[in-house]
Amino acid sequence: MAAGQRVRMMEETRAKLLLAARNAFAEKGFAAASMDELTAAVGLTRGALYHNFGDKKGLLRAVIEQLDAEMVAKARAARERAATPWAGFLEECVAYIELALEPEIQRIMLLDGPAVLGDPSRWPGQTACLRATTETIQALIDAGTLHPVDAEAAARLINGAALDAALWVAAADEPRTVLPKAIDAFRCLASGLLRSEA
Amino acid sequence: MAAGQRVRMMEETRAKLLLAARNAFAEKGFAAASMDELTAAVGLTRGALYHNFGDKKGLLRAVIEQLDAEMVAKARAARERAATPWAGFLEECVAYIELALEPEIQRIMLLDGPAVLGDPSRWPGQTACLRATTETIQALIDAGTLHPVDAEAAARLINGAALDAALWVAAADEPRTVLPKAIDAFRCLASGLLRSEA
DNA sequence: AAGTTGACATACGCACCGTATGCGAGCATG
DNA sequence: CATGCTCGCATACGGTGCGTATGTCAACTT
Repeated sequence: MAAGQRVRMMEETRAKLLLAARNAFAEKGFAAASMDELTAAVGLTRGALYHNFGDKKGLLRAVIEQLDAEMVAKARAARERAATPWAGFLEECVAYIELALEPEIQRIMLLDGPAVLGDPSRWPGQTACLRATTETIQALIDAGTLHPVDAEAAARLINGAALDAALWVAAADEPRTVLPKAIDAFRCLASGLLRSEA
Repeated sequence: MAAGQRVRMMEETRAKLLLAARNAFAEKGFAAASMDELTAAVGLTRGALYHNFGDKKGLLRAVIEQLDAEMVAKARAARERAATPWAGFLEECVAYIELALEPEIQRIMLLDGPAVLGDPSRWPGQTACLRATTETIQALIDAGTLHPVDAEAAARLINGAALDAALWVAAADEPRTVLPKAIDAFRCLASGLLRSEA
């Protein structure tokens, strides 16, 4: 076996465990997800899990980092498709709302994550989502587009509103009909940050 | 022993269990709170708990209803102290932000509650807080003060932003310095709902 | 070729939840 | 007033799941 095979195997088992964890956490929730089942589903045991991630919370942390990175990539893409910086900001937020409609993201990132790991602003990467939004807002403030409020505070508010809206939409009886309402209200709310009415 | 003594005793044990649960859930979190410890702290056993509340989640539901009622009372009081309806609305929201600074409310209502019971809009009383905010917003829309957006959607957004802001403030290193920033940014954001700039 | 490291499996103890069962004090009934 | 039922709560039991300690085997070192 060539050199480096060991670490490749290691990466593979990590990937397998992460995949299994994403599925289990998304379907049953963090608390109800059994580590035995989870690991057995990919042909491993709890030994591999504790060796690679320390404990159950460590596994959740790793899953969240993965999801967070994926979310940020999609949101950034949405922003860069827009014409103006302000429109880009709105698109970025709408992207978050729509992303949060996925049950996987809701359950893991919005419900179990905060309960198990505490407030998102204290997470490992403090949530790349939040950082990205903060930077976008700061840029818009520097450009004179927005009122000179604290960028981090505004980002938290915007993020909280967007993700909570998504949670509400997804739990609604007819998500497809309330989604436009939520986005509409969100655009209206966000316009409060604008220096002059757009 | 006079008639009705039985039910009075019953109410008393319910109250004792609720108190113990509030403390335990607030300090250790829902998952880490032991039902044995919790009940023993007030001189009872798990038997009393399962008899009165069904299961651990039932106990949490009861605690949340209690906290929710308290929050709504305080928020309503804050609103009624204000001069104009719009100012009252803002005061109501600020009250929520400040209420959510209490560790008890954060841990139970904002972190564990959603994780265990699911989205707040699906809770027993669908959160009296949300209902109250929705009604306030609807009244302001009818009065022509706000843009005619969906009242429930706006309430969810506002509530989410406010409570998330509080979570952020409380987790910050210096809560007292970031709280004004959060409130400032919130007022700015909320003004987006206004029909004409105030 | 023998020792060491490291990735993972196995085995054990412990805590905890939910339920089934037991018990004693009040209320109804004859 | 005696008896049986109800009901609030305690006790006992089974099952499950986490974390850790220990074992094992392959790969690397020297």
